[in-house]
Amino acid sequence: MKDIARELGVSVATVSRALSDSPSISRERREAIQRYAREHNYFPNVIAEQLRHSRRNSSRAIGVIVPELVHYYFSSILDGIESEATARGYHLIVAKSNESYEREVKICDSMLKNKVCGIIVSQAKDTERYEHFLNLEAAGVPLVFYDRICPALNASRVVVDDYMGTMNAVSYLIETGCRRIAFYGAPMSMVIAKNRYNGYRDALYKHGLTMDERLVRICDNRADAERITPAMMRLEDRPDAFFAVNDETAIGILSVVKRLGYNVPDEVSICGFTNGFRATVCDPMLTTVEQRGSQVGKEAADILIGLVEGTLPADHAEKRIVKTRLVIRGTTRSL
Amino acid sequence: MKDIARELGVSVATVSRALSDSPSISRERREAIQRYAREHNYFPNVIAEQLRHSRRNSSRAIGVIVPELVHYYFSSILDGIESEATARGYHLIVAKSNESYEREVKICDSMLKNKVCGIIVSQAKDTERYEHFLNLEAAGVPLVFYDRICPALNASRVVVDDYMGTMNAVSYLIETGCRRIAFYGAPMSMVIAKNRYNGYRDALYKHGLTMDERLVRICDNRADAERITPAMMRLEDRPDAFFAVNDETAIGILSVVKRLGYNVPDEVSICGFTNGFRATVCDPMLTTVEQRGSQVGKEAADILIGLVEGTLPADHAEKRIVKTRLVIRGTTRSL
DNA sequence: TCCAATTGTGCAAACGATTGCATTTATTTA
DNA sequence: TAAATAAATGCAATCGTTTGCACAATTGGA
Repeated sequence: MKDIARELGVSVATVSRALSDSPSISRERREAIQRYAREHNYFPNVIAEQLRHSRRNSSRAIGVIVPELVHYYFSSILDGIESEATARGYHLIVAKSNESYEREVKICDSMLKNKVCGIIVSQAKDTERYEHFLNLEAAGVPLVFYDRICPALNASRVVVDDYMGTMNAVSYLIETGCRRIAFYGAPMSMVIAKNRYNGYRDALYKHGLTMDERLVRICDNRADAERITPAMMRLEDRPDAFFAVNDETAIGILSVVKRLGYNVPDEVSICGFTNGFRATVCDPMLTTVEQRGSQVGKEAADILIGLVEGTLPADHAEKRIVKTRLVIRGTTRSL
Repeated sequence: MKDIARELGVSVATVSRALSDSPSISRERREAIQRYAREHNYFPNVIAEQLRHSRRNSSRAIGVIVPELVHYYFSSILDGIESEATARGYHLIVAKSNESYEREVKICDSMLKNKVCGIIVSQAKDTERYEHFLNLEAAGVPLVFYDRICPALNASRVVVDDYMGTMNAVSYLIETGCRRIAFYGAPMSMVIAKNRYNGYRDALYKHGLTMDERLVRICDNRADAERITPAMMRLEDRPDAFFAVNDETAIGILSVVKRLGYNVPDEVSICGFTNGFRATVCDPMLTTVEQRGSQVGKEAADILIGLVEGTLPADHAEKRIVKTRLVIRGTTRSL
């Protein structure tokens, strides 16, 4: 800008105003300055701009905290956030917490220092203190939670409709003739785990089935599924269907059940939750509840940007629920 | 800082020096200032710091451009970059190009404006002009390519050992008794495609087998694999093994071959390339070349940070090759 | 012809840090 | 005791922008 000012014999202030299309600069000057700037491909220094505006405006950087990166659901969410943010002129600072509370705190500090305009976060599994989030709110940095929300904070959030997703899926299993449906869930300390369990319970109830506690287990990964499933299949009245909290677990069940010589889906039905890469790779392909991570990401970004730009009141906690969809494939019988 | 200075009755300059442990400030003052700062949890404004240092220092933000986010290999690489960057005090600005040249150019502009200290990038498929990269270099922003490198630019890069990876895998197929090995590759315009093809060709040659052009096809996704494989299996001398350029394609082959009633691996062996989620989900599990995305990411970040910090000479193009590893599972016979 | 209104510019102070140089004060040396 | 040296601090410019206010030049009206 200094150079332009010197070359064109005007002041820096004039250049600044001309470049921002201020009406107080005469048309000829304005155009001359803009042309010169363009020809010498001048572009403003964002750092300086930000410094100048630090009181009023926020940056256009959105902080995103994910527990893991190599993970279908989180990738999808990140993808959704990226799309929405880019479309609306924001960019992303991404960090992974590795499911560690300490890392999470450090990341929050770092993002605060780096002046993000807001943060989209899914808590680490071992996070049980929330000062770092409160600090951010106190510093005026809006927060939006996804997937694993912070129960102690009345913050904005977007979650998937775990309850209805599970309810519908289990209902479908029942409608296709299954009567003894096992449930493999995540630890009940997680809100999503509880919601899915409730969906399972209520689906049974709605169809007049009674719940057998022996068929309900805490199990949310493949290794555990492969460990506990053989015993379950040895029960005198073995399950004729499994609902698993995620696709990975469902795949574990599938591999055991097939190995034991049962036909899927004729003798045993299996339903997962996620609809990630895995679902179309196994044989038969997996019936599963689609979690629409990308949509979750988009909604989260939409809320955050609303908060930043003032479309949404800053003190308001916007809560959105993304609908799931049952994707029927080969591991369940047809109606 | 102003507040601290006022409260302690010193100048802002003194505060600045005290906080940066300058020896020219008396111990008592220094400690008093540091204590006061800590107690009132002061932390420096990075924006201002950057503005001040804009000539000398660069920011600590690394720009990362990925073609897609929901993709095992790219996720792994991003994960590797994140780990290395975080460990060394940098953070990531992530953007996806969606395989679009225009988006790639926009992202480069945006990252330049946002003063990243360097960029790690895999080109979009349809990128054939390189001014945007040259601009960055001209602006002094170091560039490191991964996976899909820019052939026209002598830039730093880290790639996987496609040639040896394929060579070893195909050799293994031969050693386990396969003689008619089909090759499904990516378009030869991509360097990695060519390298893998060469590995295939040379493995055959080394073992005294002649190449049958009918067994070599351009096919790098599941849909195409499912379309062209049936015809290939109908050949009078059908292949007894397939090498696919990625796991996804291999899965497509597997599903067709199984459907046609062949036993895998006894009648037909299949080998993929990636070792992503899919490889352990299909039945039988996939033998595949492990691509070590996370390691690729780490090396890329290491190079970039070296370039930024001057450990590596700025004009030098560092080229690293990450070794692959053959992961033997159920889709190939044993030795 | 003079004053008011309008229009176009420039000055200079911010934004929050850093740093070369000058200045003050204390200490040592001759 | 005066001069030289060392130690601690402050002044002020700087990084690249923006913007309130003052000022000059032009125009219009009475």
